Amino acid sequence: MKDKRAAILEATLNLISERGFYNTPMSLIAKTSGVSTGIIYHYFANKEELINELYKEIKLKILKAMLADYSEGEPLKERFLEIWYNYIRYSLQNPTKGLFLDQFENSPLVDHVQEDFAEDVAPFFHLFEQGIREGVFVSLPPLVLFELSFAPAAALVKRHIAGFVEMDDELMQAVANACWKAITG
Amino acid sequence: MKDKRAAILEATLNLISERGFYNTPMSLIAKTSGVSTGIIYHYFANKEELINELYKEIKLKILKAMLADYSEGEPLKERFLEIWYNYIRYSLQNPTKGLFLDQFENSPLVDHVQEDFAEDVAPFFHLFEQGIREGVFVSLPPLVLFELSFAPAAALVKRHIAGFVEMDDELMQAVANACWKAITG
Amino acid sequence: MKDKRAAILEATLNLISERGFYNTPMSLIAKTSGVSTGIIYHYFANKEELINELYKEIKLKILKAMLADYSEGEPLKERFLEIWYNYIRYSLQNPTKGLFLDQFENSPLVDHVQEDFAEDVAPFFHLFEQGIREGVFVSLPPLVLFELSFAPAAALVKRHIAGFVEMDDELMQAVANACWKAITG
Amino acid sequence: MKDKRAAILEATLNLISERGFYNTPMSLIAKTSGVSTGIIYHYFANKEELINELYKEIKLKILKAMLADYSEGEPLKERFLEIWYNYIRYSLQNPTKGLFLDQFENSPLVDHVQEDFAEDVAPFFHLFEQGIREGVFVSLPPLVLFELSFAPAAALVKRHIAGFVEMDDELMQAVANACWKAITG
DNA sequence: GATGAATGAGTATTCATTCAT
DNA sequence: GATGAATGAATACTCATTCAT
Repeated sequence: MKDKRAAILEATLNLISERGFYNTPMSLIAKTSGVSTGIIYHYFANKEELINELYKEIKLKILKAMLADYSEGEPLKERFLEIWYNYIRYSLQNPTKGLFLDQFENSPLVDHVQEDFAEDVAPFFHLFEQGIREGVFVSLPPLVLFELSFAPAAALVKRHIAGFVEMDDELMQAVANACWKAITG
Repeated sequence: MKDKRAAILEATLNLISERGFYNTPMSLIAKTSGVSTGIIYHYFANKEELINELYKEIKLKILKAMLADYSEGEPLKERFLEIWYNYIRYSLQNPTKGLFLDQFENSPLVDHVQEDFAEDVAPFFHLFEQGIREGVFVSLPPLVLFELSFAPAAALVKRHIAGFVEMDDELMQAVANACWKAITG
Repeated sequence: MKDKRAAILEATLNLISERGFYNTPMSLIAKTSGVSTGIIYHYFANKEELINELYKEIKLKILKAMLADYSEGEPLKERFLEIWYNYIRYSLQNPTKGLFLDQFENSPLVDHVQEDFAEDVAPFFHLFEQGIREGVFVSLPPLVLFELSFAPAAALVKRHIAGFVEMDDELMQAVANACWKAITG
Repeated sequence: MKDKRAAILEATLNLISERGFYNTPMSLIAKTSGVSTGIIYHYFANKEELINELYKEIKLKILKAMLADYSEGEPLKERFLEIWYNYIRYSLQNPTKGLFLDQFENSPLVDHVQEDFAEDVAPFFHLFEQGIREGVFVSLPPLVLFELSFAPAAALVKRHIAGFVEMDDELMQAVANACWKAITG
């Protein structure tokens, strides 16, 4: 059954997001997901692969969530804001996923397999490139525009989860506008 | 001698920034800093305290670097940009410190002792509050303005270190402008 | 298998009785009992629990040995002497157990869980209480009668093991009589 | 100054009696006695010698206390009881010394240097031998008479300290009589 | 005599991974 | 597929002892 695989991944996410990688032994993952230690090695070659697999899954989910209902037919600003709001909403609703990604991506031992997501990330770059071509966005590398747009969003979601700001609709809108302003000439 | 304490902290920073917390055994810290394991426990109660101490030291250094030559007499924009450039320059010149902070601040086991730096962080908040009062900045919580200003900077430094963007003077200026635009009405 | 657990306990008893607690590393227990260090922690939470468990086991065995074939139907003196001889015989035949108990019970770090053996110790107290009621024993707290009866026995077994006295049948009988005299009016 | 040596011995006694040998690091002894670690090694070759020295000192003190005012001129029973009461009183008033001795004498690593006290112990053996010669005591090895007399006393002092019996004057007298009865024909 | 920084071997415990059942 | 007992290398931390000052 894929049930077990899924249970393992879910337990791993929950445990790691609140205990960290190294504080999450395989035995605890096994107990939490209701399986034996041994069977984890049937689904994943080792702990590293389990975590990489989890990373890919979460990364894809968040990218898909950002691009839900995305259509290149709509006007640029609407598309940008839609993506932006999707990101914030998904992050706020899935705090464990964000915590996991933060840990993973800030771990020095992990090589970031950027290429794996090339296809999934393409729409973002198309969007930024189109904006530059049309003279709406400042002429900077797409990755730079990406960070100007989403780094503050990510940071503020963390601050919200930590209880330092209250991310309500009004604030979200204000921040969205600020990000839009940052990248538009 | 404070020599040994300093050597331990330095080795810890270098090792952790490239191997991570849990991949940096005390024995390796000892060997790298040229001391015995035992003496580490003379200067620090345990590994956790060693790392917390390192965190405080680095955090203070970076805050001090950002506020070097800072004077409330200068115009708002100049002060903002000075801090902003100081931050980028220091981060680019001290990549290990940034990597260490990222790891530390994204570790779920660590309670971030925000208060410890209250005094050192105050000038930032004064700056943002003044900007809001004078109608130059959008009226948002100072912490939000802070993240709008610095989150992209931090993200792009990471991208630079990872080799995905080339942070030259021109790009720095463009990003600085974008951040300034983000927070100004 | 309970085999391993038993092997661990046996090795622990032998090692501790001749080397002491702190001179008996877990690694030596593992090697002596032919298991890995790790598996010890499968059967016992930690070294302390292993030793407490061993204590309970030994204490129970010695109490059971003292009360072997004990029947409240027999005359008081016979019952007393039977217990007394059982104790001496068992102690002489199991010198390591005695050495272990002496160490354990004289360790200042251990709380003696008297209650755990309440049930197993009850027959002794019934015996002393009956003797007092019937006017055979001096009217003293049962625990005092107990020590008057068994403390010399225990001390002399130690002396025998250390080679300072030779505990033959004749001496045993003489000491048994002396103890009986001590507690009878 | 002998002050330091004495301070070290006193701290060692107090610490060991409540924490045990192995839980009493030299550094703690140093701190408690208000000296440096290094200086301990000026007065004692090493930890073992320190503890042996302490043992001898305490053992002698307790033997001297038992024989205070002892005079071979007095009648046998008076002499016996005087020693017996002296022992109990001293033990009750110096519980740390008793705890230390119990630990030391039940440690399997220690060879009991019986001979060291031969001279100090002689009066006891003279007493028992005289009693046997005069037909007052049962004809048993003096060491056996010794244990019949003092083992219950020692055990009951422990029980008193542990709070299981209340060793008041009345009980002391009763136990003294019982011990006397044990060894007299 | 006196200090306490320094050493490094030694210890309890953890945990990824394997494998007999 | 599934279990969980078993392994043993790895790790944080301790502490008797030394020695430069």
